[in-house]
Amino acid sequence: MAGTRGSSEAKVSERASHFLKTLIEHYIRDGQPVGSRTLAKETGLDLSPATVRNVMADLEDMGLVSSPHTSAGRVPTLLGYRLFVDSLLTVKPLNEIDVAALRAEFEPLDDTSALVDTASRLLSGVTRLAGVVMLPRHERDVFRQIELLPLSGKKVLAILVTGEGEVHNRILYTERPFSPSDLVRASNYLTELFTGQDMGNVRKRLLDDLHSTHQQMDALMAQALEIAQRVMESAEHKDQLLVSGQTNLMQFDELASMERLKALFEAFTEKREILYLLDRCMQADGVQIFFGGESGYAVLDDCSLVTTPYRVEGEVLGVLGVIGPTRMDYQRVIPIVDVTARLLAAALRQNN
Amino acid sequence: MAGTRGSSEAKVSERASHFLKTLIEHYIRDGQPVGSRTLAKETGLDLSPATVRNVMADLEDMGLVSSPHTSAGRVPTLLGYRLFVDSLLTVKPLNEIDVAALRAEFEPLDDTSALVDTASRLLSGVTRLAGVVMLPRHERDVFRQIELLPLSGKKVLAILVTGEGEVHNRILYTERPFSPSDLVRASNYLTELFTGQDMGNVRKRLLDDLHSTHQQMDALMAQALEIAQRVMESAEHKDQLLVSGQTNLMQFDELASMERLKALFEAFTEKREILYLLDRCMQADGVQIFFGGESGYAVLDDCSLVTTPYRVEGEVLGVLGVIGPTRMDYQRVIPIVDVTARLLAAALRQNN
DNA sequence: GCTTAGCACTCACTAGCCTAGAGTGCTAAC
DNA sequence: GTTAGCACTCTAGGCTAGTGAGTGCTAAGC
Repeated sequence: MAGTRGSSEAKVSERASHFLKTLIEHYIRDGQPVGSRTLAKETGLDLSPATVRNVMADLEDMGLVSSPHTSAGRVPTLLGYRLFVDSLLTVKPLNEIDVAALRAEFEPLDDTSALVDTASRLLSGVTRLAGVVMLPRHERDVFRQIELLPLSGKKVLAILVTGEGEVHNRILYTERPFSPSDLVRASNYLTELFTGQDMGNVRKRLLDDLHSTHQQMDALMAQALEIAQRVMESAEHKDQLLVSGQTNLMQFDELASMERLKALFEAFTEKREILYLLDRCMQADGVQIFFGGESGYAVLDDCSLVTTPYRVEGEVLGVLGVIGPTRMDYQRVIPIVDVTARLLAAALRQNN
Repeated sequence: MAGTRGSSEAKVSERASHFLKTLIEHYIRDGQPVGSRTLAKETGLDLSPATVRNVMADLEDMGLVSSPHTSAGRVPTLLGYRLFVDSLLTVKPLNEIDVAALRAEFEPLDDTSALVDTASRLLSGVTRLAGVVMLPRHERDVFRQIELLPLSGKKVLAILVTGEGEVHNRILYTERPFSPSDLVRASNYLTELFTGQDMGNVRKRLLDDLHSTHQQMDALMAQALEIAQRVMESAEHKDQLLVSGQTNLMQFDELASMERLKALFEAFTEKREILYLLDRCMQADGVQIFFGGESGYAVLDDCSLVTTPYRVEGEVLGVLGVIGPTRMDYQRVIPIVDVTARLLAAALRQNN
């Protein structure tokens, strides 16, 4: 468990990492810099504060801890946290009772949006942090039906149904008005063409067909393809991220400044940056931990993301996790994120 | 302009209200308690601070101002604000250029959700407060189509299209599985039955039919009615409120405490309480001002709502406005809310 | 009778000073 | 390698005094 794998510095001795682990655990609990006396008691090694001080000085040299000022204790640095979560952390799985309780929340639901909503709510509710869930990708969803309805003028309402009852709709502005019967024909044509295929396929064929067979085709059908293409576009880029429990973050004093909170909440509304970060976790295996300070986005300084992808039949559908202060209880949070992802995946699988 | 209509106290002399007006205007600008010296200069009446002090003492007796402590200036009370906004405030309409700029934002749009979104965004963007828009009611929307699709097991996906391309969908759990052709028949039956009617009517007829003709009807159609009924239910109570620019509220120091902000933001996510307050503005005429302190909801202490209904052809569709600190620039905010409501209404009218 | 100068008074805010306490690094002895 | 001892540093909190803004009251002036 206690690895000797240093992050970027020289090797950290067995004893030193044990000290670091204890220090960080204590700091996570207390939020106060940890002094030598305290740490000496906590390690269980029966050493004097002076000895501990020597080790701490070493850790400081390696950039793993630092002290806010001369006469305060030590606080972990980002590098220290990194080492901690990568090789020092002992995660005990959630006990069966809690898992069952979580599972029970998912059980009665079976439409995707309710499931995702529940996942996010549970994440934020149980961890008392902000929960984020990236919506499942629809590549694997099966195409069910497309319906085109005439609105006033040249507007057409396109409704696309996929998977287990996902409905996407969009109003399109066409070059000329279509008669209702034209649109019925076009709907039928498209539905027939694509029914039962998965959306990844549909998307691909749509692109192919648009380029190759444009000429030899009924003008109406060509336009139908174009319309379908446009619906797909919007179906893909819809609200792809669900955030909940943002307000939980207001309680942490490391995030207590207004500018910081404002920026953070704007990032939650904007979603783009956070989505980008989550995207990078897509291909990872298991729970990943991102430190905001490492991410390049200043908004996330002092914040961490604990994320994990969720997958059905081996294929990654999305990512979920929590956002909280870097000083969070990883030991507790990690298994919760992990289990939630599994439960969401299971519920989605059952659903399709 | 300067009325003598007291709110609940004795008459306020012409001069006293002028003082009150000046005081509140100054306080709104500065945020600092206003002292006699300052106010003496500001009124333009060439009176000494001592005189002003006498008047201020009167105002204090009437409960219109108060001082935070002995040696601070005066601050308006809620009662003072009330009198101010009800009869002292001079609102100059927005100049044509600004109105045109706002109108230009609405012009290119024509689906309801984009319009509402823009309204909210403009409100918060221009006022630098939080913008709220209650979604337009659908009573007047015309029924277009209902579509029922079989999903796996006993689930049925119901899609309801109304008005200019509003799509509501819901997954329903039925007692028995339906064949696709059953559902097509049911869809056609319902669509035929209701097409072209407005939703208020549809809702009413649905209720009538459910009770009266249940017996004499094809079992399938009876069930179709029931399904339709359930779709209507959910179509009505969807997300009825759009809030934007919440983060703007973080800048005001009267709201700077974390518990307060947390409660406020939770109210924005919860939406229920705010919707209830907005509901009460539905029937009002023109711009209304609510003080949070008067509302009974502690979350809104120190906050004000400036709201106005928006209507198409005389019928109220919804309410919009802003939420900000009680100490806000009403003179500026009121015309913005007013104009936004008109513009949204105009855009919606054009749209239907 | 309204207005005003004068005056004593109140109170928040700030700066300066001090102390207590926590924790450190270093050195020398074990 | 470990530890006791010690001088040192720095923060947090409490105390004091001074400053400035603003008040209410009184008595004189127009």
